[in-house]
Formats: sequence, C-alpha cells, structure tokens
Amino acid sequence: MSLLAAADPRLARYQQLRDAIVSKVVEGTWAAGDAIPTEAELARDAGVAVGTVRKAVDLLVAEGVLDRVQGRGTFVRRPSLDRSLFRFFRLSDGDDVRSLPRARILGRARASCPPQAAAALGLRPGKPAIRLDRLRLDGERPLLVEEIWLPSDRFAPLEALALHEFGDLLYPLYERLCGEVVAVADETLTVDVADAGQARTLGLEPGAPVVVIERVARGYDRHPIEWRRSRGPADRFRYRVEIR
Amino acid sequence: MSLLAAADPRLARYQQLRDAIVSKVVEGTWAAGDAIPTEAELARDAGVAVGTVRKAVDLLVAEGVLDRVQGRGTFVRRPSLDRSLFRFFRLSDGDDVRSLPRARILGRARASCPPQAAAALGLRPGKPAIRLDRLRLDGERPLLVEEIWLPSDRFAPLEALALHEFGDLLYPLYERLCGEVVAVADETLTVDVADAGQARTLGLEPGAPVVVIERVARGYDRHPIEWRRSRGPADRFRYRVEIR
DNA sequence: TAGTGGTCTAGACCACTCC
DNA sequence: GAGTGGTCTAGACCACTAA
Repeated sequence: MSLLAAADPRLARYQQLRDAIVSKVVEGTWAAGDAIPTEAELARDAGVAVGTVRKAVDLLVAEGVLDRVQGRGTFVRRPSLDRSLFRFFRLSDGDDVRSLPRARILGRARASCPPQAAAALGLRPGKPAIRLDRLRLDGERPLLVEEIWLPSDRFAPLEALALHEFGDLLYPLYERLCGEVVAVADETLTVDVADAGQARTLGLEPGAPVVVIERVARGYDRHPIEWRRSRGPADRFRYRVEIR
Repeated sequence: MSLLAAADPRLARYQQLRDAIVSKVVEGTWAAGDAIPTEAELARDAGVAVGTVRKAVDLLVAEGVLDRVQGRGTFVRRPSLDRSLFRFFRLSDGDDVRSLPRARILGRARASCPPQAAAALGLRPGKPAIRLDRLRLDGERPLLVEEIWLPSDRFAPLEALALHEFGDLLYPLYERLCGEVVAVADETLTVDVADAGQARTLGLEPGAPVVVIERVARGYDRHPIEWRRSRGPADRFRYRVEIR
C-alpha cells in the first residue's frame, strides 16, 4: 500500500507503480543485481492486481531497468555501458575477440568547465570541474582518446585516487567511490579530422578522419553524471542499426 | 476462428495472433494506412480473449507495424523509410528545414550483381540485376550518392519507366509498380574516403572523408527487397542514439 | 515440491472520437 | 450516443528453477 503513497495519483496505476519501482532503484533500496519482490508481493504492497504489476514491470524491462528470469524472479539490471561504446568499433580487426579494451588515465586536472560540457551537466560555464584524459587500448593499439568532465562536488573521491588505480572501467568506480550509478547515456556521433596531438596519441597521420562520440551519461532518474568526448580512427568504425 | 488456422500451435496464442496479423498485412488484405478490425472482432475471429488480442497488438505496435489511436482504431503503419535516412545527416547546415531532399536518377542498367548485394538479396553472385545510380540533393547541394541493386524478376516495371519519372521517393514507387512494400531496413555505417568519381559528384576533394551507409531493405515478412550503398560528406553527418 | 514468472480468460469501467 | 482503444481486476493453469 505504502508503495504508491508518493506517486502522482493522476497517472495510471501501472505508471505510478513504474515510478515507485524506479525510486526504489534510484535510492538504492533495490540495488543492481538484486531481485525485487515477487509480482504477488508488489501487487499486495501497492494494492493493485497482479496484471497491473505485470504491465509496470513490462515497461521497465522494455526500458532496460529490470530483467525477468522465468522461475527465478525479476532483477535490477546491472548496467554495463562501459562495454557498449565498443559496439561502434571493430576490435582486433575483425577477430571475434570480445575482450575488454584496456584503459590508461593520461591526466587529471581541476579546470574551468567548457560550455558544452557545462550545459550537459547543468553547471555554470567556467565553473571548476574535474577533467580526465584517458586512452583506451585494444591490446597495444590505441583505440580511443577520451576527454571526460565530472562535477567536482559529487566526484571529490576521484581526486584523491592515484592514476594507476583507476582500472579499465570508470562506471563501477563512480558507483563504488561516489555512489553515482550510470543507467543510460545519450550519444551523438560525428566525423572530424585528427589534430596533431590526437593523431600522435592515436598513432595516425594528422588530418586522418576520426569518429567523435559525445556522451552524456545519466542516472536512473536521468540526472546528468558525466560528459565525455571520445575520438577513434574512422577506419575502424562500424555501426549497425535496424530502422523502421 | 479461421484467423489462427495457419498459425504454429506450439507458439503462445498471442504470438500466433501476431503472426496472423503480419500475414494479413504482408498479403495486402490489410493495407498500409487502413484500420484493422477492432479488438473485439479480432478476439472473436481468433477465438481468444480481448486481453490476448491486446498483447499481440502491443507487440506489433512496439515493432512499428501498427499504430493505435484511442477512440478511432488500430491502423497499419505507413512506413516512411525514405525520409528516415536523413536522421543521419544535417540538412541545410543546421537550419530546421525539414524539407524532403530531391532525388535524380543518374543511370539505370542491367548488370551482374556484386557479391555483397547478391548475398543480401539472396541471389546467386553474378546473376543479372537492376542497378540504379542516384543522387540526392539538399536544394542545390549534393548530399548523397547512391548505388542501388534490385532483383530483376520482381522489379521489371522499373525498367520501362523513364528516368525523369522516378520522382524523389523510391519506396512508394516499388509499392505502386511492383507491389513490394518496404517495412524495415538493416543499416551498417562506416567511414571511407571519396574516390575521384564520388568526389566529383558530391563536390568534394578526392580523399575527403565520406560516411557510407549500406542498407538492406526488407518487407513485413523480412524478405530482402533492395540493397543500396549511400555515400555522403562526413562533415555533414550527425547521429544521435540513446544507449542502455 | 514450493515458488517464480508466463500465458490466458472474461469480464468491468473509463476516455476519447465521430456522427 | 455508439463505438473505439485504455486501464484494471481476480482469478486460472502452465513452464521453469531451485532446494
């Protein structure tokens, strides 16, 4: 019953329930990887029929927030966006090696946030923020050079961490050290040419085409967490879509 | 009742009904833009409950085959893939002009089908097929140069058509003259550099980066209809996705 | 064997569109 | 007012998982 206490009563019940479940996930009551209560329990707690619970859960499965497993239960999906960037790039030149690329932090600084990142993060332009420069490697070959901006108030723990302790994945670090969980991301792809510095880092000729991916990473409640711009060699880029 | 006569009885009923509705759309009994029977009628004809009909229709709405309109009915969605290519490209340099690009057919020939197109179309490589060369223009500026391959048996009517009669959109032509309805398409995006001929057609320097879009267009039942490869200036390319 | 989600039913009432 | 899809209920039985 109390499950829907804070929900907007003008919405359909299944929508109210959807929002209530998202809240539980956002506040961490139900954490990534955990099973949520059974459909019968949710129905009792929310004071609705099981069919209505099913519709709310259907929505969240479609949104990628929950996973259902027949006979076992319904689980909060563990997001793995760090991997998914690489659906844009051929790794190891067509090998089916699905190994995770390595990452190296090239630099960390507190600097004045550029306008585009500030707008995406909801900061005032020029306000200080944390900047990370990062290189991602496929074996020995440079694959992506990344410029990452984070709001300094919520990511202070990262400033105390030694660069070699960052590891290959950032989002698990955000979650463990700063309590920020990345659930979705908006990306914009464009094509540019490499400047001298980027060319050197990526092992390309200056002026070689590069694919640019600008990403705003967001939490379950869609608040912006991180802005980044990644560049990689255009000749290794490949992206598949189905359109309707 | 007869609605599910040809369906696979091992599937769940809502899946059988989904397939049956797709069949009606494929065979043209229910054409694009038409309303399909009401949920109550479908339930009666299929011998299932209305809730089961709703689930089947939910699926097809999610797949983009049907549109529901509250109070009016459920309609076969009119696909407009010809437009959707342009979500990849900025038109008129950031203007919000949503005008449809013009198209000009540069050439038509019956030629031996290249391996990649043949594989996509399910033809034997080297078998004769129809090739169209086409230029798409944003106002006066060349936007895309396209190489299009069609199976000659099903597209014979296009060989009799004067080039200036093709108009700006091909898919309505396929439907009207050849009875082929394009419902979905698989696309692969890569980046290449323009060769001399492409550069001339697009008004670029040879060696300038271009975005390459390879598309297999398919019918409601997923059978391949057309293969095409489009190239456009990389500096006008922009693509947005949300990932999870 | 007990508990989970997956499928299905047969109703009910509501909100919207069109005549 | 008649007909449409939208929401919701309260059950039923099945398929799968784990102990």
